[in-house]
Amino acid sequence: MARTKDPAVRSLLLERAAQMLRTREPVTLRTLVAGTGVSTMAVYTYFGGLDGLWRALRQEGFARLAARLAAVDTTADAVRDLAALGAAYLVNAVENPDLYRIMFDAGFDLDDPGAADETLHSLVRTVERATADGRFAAGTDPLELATQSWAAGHGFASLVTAGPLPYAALAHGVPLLTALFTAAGDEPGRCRASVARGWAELPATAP
Amino acid sequence: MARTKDPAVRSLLLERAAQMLRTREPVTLRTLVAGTGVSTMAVYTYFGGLDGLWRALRQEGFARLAARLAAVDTTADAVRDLAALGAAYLVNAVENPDLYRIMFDAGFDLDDPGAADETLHSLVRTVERATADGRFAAGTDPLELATQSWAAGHGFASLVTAGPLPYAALAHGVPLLTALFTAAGDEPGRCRASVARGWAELPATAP
DNA sequence: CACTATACATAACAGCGTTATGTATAGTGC
DNA sequence: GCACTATACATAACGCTGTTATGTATAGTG
Repeated sequence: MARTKDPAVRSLLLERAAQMLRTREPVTLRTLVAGTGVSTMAVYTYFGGLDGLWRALRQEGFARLAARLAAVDTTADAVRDLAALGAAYLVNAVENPDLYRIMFDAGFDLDDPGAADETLHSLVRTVERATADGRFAAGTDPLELATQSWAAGHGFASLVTAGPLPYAALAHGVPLLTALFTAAGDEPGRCRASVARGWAELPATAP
Repeated sequence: MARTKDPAVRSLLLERAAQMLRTREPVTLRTLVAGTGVSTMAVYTYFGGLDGLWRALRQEGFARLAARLAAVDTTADAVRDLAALGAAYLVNAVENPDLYRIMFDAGFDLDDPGAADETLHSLVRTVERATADGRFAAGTDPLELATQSWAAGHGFASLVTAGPLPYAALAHGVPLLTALFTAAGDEPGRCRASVARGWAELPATAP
């Protein structure tokens, strides 16, 4: 019936907003569209307003996180994989600190809440695999252990990206996960080795 | 030489701002001073602008947290006390969710960063006490264990107040702390009992 | 007691997100 | 293939924001 939207404009705006967050420029309607050739109205046709842009940006943050987690190898050692997922989670947060920050802002309203659930589910599935492999005790509650890992990971990610903890504090995640997985039934020595191997994904110094 | 500031005005503005955060009214200069009899300029004389008000509010948040932690009993059971500190941390976050949120905003700039350090130090001291009492292994790094506890507590607090986790998920903090303290050397059965006793400070349902 | 530095009200300003209005254009029914 | 219309989008105005310039009443000081 009429003109159709140009998807290129949408991703251009998203890309530019993410870029401005990264360089810590204040993101306003006018600064966002400056130099793009489009007017402020484009933000309304594509996102329904600035709030919609933030929501889309949060979605983008979860998409990048999901991509990171999906890129983690699935090996025969599920406990290693679990630690690798934790490390990947932290890498994503440290590499996109501003995106990560806004992901959990504003009462956590998303267009697709499933994007956030997916984070937890990838952990749950790996816990189930570790249990099936006999690494964790048979009665292990996968959701509980996944939630604990997520909370710990998010705590580290949040405190490091916000400032109160230095990047080096992330190293304390290794013994924490080891304690958690050992309590779930894994044999201590083997657990330590698996976690250390999974954690190797995390660079030793901040990027 | 001249007129002096009225401290009552300062705390009135702080109190009202905290109240408005709680009731989710938008906090703007004009809405803040509306009905107080003072003008917007008061915010500038007392806080140097709205940014200064937020900083003061963050400081207030840490003060309330410190008061909560200080109110935790010191008993003969240092591991119980450690869990009680964790529970008190979560109670503070859940009772002042908006204050808690802004505490870790804006790059964590505070007038007195010591206020935040005090949180960690109360944990460190209690870990040291538990080690001295023989509950934790002699080589235990108090800062490491305190940091891990803080990260886990902050992770739960943040995910619950932001929305992705329900209040009931806080119960998963018990086995997490137990795993952490057991890995530090505490005897499992005794540890579980101590943590459970300390955790009793936390109401079973959201306030 | 006169002086002056300060608290604070009033009012103006630039910039914000949003909305009303106008127009060019891409897709559709004939 | 053409008239029609719904849509994308520019332009401009609106009410609000935080901030600042200006003026004044007043509390503390020599």
